[in-house]
Amino acid sequence: MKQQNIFHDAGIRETPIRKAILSIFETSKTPLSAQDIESHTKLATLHPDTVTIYRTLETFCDAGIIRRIELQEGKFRYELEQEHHHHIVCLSCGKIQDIHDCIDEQTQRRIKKETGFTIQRHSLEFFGICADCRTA
Amino acid sequence: MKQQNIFHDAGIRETPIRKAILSIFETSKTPLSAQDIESHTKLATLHPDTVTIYRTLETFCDAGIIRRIELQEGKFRYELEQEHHHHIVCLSCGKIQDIHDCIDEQTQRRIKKETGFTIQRHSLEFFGICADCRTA
DNA sequence: ATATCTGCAAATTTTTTGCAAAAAG
DNA sequence: CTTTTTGCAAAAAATTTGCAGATAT
Repeated sequence: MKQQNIFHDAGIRETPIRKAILSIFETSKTPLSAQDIESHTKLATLHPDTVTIYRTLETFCDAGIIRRIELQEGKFRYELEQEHHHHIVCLSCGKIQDIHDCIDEQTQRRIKKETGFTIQRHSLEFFGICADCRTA
Repeated sequence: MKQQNIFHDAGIRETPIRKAILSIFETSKTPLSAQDIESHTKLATLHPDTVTIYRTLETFCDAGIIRRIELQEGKFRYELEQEHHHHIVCLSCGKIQDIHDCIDEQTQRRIKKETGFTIQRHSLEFFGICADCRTA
């Protein structure tokens, strides 16, 4: 199946709001909250309702277009579903950077064996102080 | 300094509500949400206000008595600050179990080096299906 | 045309803030 | 008796639900 359109492929309709939100994710360097999306300039002319943002995020998650993460902020953030990775967050300025290290397969096998759980996914997030904030 | 009283040691006052909440944590096998605390039987006779629960949790966190975690539920959970560990959550029944595996020191050093961040803490949570739910 | 999507209104859930009365040390 | 803690009232922030009108295909 040739991928011509991410919306058609996911079996959902292509609308101006969805195209704008997808484009926001495609150009964002960090995971975004529902608020980040709503206040993004690319949505300025469409000014979708808050509810529509939440519903779009849920639809995109269900379609496997984006992924939902938590960074100890008491809210969710979302980012494009892409190669597996994690994050490191600066506790001083809030900067979020991707991490490509992960727990090894061997450890996951041990966890499965010891707990009896099958593992579907995991989260791994680091919190610290970035170089800029340390020198500032 | 001999530890006679966790409250005195933390420089906070010992009150019936705080003693009850501490005792709830001490006997709980899983991390608890603010709601879990509020509806716990041990608080039935004291029936503290919701605000007091939240303020107590914050005070306990600041005092290093408990730790705040997120398990992709859109709310916080809290557990006694004890030996470093992580969790595995059953996506079917919600069961939360402790994990004592962790990312290795070598990986953390690499992350520090590659990102320039100093690392203060990290979260590592697994999500899957427990044995009971698989056989049921 | 018909199924899907969006907006509006309203509500729910989680958490926070301000102030005065109550309790701890 | 002074400082800290609690309750009450209120609000903020994040997210969800129902329904009717608008839009995509």
